[in-house]
Amino acid sequence: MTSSDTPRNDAETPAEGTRYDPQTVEPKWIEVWAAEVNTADARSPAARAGKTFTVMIPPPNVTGSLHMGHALNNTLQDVLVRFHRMHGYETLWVPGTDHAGIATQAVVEKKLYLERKLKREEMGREAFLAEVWAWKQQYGDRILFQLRRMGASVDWTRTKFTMDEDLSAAVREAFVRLFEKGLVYRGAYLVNWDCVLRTAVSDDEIEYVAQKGKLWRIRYPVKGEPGRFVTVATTRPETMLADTGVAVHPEDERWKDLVGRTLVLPLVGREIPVVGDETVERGFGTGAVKTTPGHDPADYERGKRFNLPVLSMLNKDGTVNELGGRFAGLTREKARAAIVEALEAEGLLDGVTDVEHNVAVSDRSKSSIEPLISEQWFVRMQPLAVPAIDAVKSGRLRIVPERWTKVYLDWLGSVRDWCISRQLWWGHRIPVWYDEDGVPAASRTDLAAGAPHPVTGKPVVRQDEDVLDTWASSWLWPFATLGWPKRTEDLETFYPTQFLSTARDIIYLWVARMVMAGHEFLDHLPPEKRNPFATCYIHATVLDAQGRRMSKSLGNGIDPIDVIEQYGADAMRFTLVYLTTEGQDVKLDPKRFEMGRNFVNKVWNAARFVQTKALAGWSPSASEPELRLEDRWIRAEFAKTHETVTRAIREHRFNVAAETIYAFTWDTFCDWYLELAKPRLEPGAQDESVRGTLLHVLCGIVKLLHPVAPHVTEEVWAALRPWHGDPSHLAKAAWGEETFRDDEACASIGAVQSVVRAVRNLRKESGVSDKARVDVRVIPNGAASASLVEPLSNLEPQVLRLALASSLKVGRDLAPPASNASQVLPFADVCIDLEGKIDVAAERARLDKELAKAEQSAAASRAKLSAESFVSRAKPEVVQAERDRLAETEQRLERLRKLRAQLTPSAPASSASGG
RNA sequence: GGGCGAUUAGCUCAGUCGGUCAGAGCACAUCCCUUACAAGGAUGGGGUCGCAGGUUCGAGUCCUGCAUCGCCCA
Repeated sequence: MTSSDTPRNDAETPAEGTRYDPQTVEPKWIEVWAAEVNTADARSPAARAGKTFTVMIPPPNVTGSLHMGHALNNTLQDVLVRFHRMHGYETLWVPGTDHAGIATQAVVEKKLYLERKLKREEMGREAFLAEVWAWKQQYGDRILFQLRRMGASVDWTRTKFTMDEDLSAAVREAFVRLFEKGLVYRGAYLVNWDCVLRTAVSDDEIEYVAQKGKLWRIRYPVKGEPGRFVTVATTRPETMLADTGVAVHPEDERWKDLVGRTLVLPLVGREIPVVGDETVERGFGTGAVKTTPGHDPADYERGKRFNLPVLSMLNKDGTVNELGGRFAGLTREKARAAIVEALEAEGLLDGVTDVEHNVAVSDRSKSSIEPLISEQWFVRMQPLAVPAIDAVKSGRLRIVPERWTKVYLDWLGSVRDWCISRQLWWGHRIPVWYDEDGVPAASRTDLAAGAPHPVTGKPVVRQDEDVLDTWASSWLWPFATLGWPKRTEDLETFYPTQFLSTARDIIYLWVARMVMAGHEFLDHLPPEKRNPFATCYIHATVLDAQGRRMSKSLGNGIDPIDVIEQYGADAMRFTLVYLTTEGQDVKLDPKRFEMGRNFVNKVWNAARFVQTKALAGWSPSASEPELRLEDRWIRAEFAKTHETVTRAIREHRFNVAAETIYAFTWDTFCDWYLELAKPRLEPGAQDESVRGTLLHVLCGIVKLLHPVAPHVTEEVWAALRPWHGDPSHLAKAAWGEETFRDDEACASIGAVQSVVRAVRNLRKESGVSDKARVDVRVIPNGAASASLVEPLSNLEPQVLRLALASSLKVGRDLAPPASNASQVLPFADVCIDLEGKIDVAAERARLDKELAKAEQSAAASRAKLSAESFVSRAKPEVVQAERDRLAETEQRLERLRKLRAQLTPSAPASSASGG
């Protein structure tokens, strides 16, 4: 962000106090809310009556800091939380952070190595974990600080961390339950191995990246038939060390006779069979596929079908193991080069081609994933998925926008077992103990070495070294944060929650698993009450100004704190909400926060005006005064706004809410009502109606705006307290209803506005300076009812002021001034007197342009109406509307022609434009 | 390979039931520091709604195909 804004009046600083300063206002309210507003009370009357609104924050990773995506997400949550709080709900919004096993461990390991050249293995488990905790204490609060500055009305007293004692107890309880039900199991399977972090990761923690690679063709000699080879193609030649077979399609003419024969694995000498497998794609490569069950998921499946041995040629750090013979000890990359070279030397390399292929990469370390056989713990997902699928299909759990339900259901429909063990130290240690025979037992309490094993009675020898996947704690988040497995008052009161807002990329990593967990573990509740939330909202992705995702590696993330310091939290929140269409990505140029800042400033200045010029020295009378036309109008307009905004927030159409408040506040209230009110606020004017209306509407505006921009509205509300008299903070004030309707007032003021706009337009078009004043004549026509005409006279001071006019005459019998510019409105002609200054030619040209437009419009209407198909098939009201439109256009044409004719005869001007 | 989304003004984007909806903010032009606000006010210019078909009396909106871009899954 640049600070090179060009100031307008650099000589003079702006008048004191005309700009809203968020930095002095925001911190104050943040403290007040934390102390008096945010804390939920499970024993409040609302809670007792079941009127609760609960939201669990998606716990951010402690190693990170919040960026604009989080800012948006948390703003939307706060909007709903505040909205419901103002509707009298007992609201609970639980904040917290996630221990993020892999990421946090990696950060701390890196730090220790850089600072002290220490590796965790050298320190030992306990010392290392002490370092991680120390790091968490020091840096883990960054996120909570950011959240605080944004004005998030979370319940700080209930802040949680996934490694807290109670949450850890929940994790253990969940594991033991699954273990006892046989839903977790242990075994040696092919898993995604991250050689850098040296741990298994789940399927959902890898991504596929298109990379340029090579496809090597290697000749495998056929045993007993010198000179004959089977040529295989591979992108990972080093894995040949663990090949245990070659597969060909049994119908493939090139190879079918070799099925059942034996090959001699080059460089290794191991004899491996050729198997006939119909799943081999004949068209790909050479049609012969080297099969490495220990290093490829597809080969693993194939190996099982043909009883091929599973061999592993890699150590856990990614170097070649003893199976590799002379290549043992080399890294993956070096082994590949060496093997290719050796094959070349032996004349077994048939060629190399360049290919682009997808490489599996670890989300965390970005190193390429090696499928590797290892002993891991898994959760059986199928049985857990059933109720989670039903939750959505039955409609009890709604995903918004709806299209994401497909993503959710597709994943659950073909869900694979979840590898939950991680070869890390930072995390929840797997609560399993073994006896000397390696028999496992899960336990809710720690088992000491030597204690009797619960299953075998033999002495316990050791606890499982591994920890659980971080998601194995976050899937419990919606209820573990409320005290589960204890049946706490909070759990009884606030579960299930109402709303979850999150990013689309964790629909299955997190959302689906939370639903599974809710159904599995909250089994004391009836099934329809186990869904952890009623609505899952998938928020927009915030991209940078170029449309790229914000990421650490690109360095294009925006820190909410920077934005808040430059523009204010309300400005940031308002802008984000305004820009965010349901589920659509947002390209965000930081400059756009100016819009929010300007709007907040506008609100604040309007409030300042109302307070100092209308309310100071006045106190509302008990009885409602009789409202004048413009008062009825603004109240009616406000009621419409109130309804639209309320509905929009209910329907999660947050941008609609923001747009609606913005347009009403700026265009309707400030630009028109305040201006109409000004003459009634002259010193000494006793006008209850205008003051009462200003107060009412302004209070209404800050209420509607409060969920989106809480600080400035709370500030204004406090300033207005002497007049509105409501002792609550705005955050807890009643949202209220607005039932005022007055269509006639809206039509009347609409007429006034159109006259003022016509005059303004005529002035500009005629080149009249803003400093000059003009005389205005309004000549109503037959279509003008009294309710459209009379307000012009009643509001004469206002019209003069708004139109920069010196006089206003209204009358059906008036003639246009001798030289004038005029505009034709549906109910009247509006003329301004130009006293001979008029450029007749210009005015004539202008009228000709208007005429042409009207002609075009009339022709279009006539064409429509003369088409028999339209008249007979369109809905009658549509046809009638078209007829009315044509009639109006024709009247307009007639008056335009008349005005045009009046211009022509004035001979003096016409000669001027001789050329 | 499969799925999803996008394509509307110079830029970033709204547009619900198919019918004066072609709109907002920014940018631009002209004018105004009128005592709430220059982070402001007034007025204006600017778009073949990606392309091609189709349905319909009528399509930015519904259907089909295509193009381009993005995301997800395999």
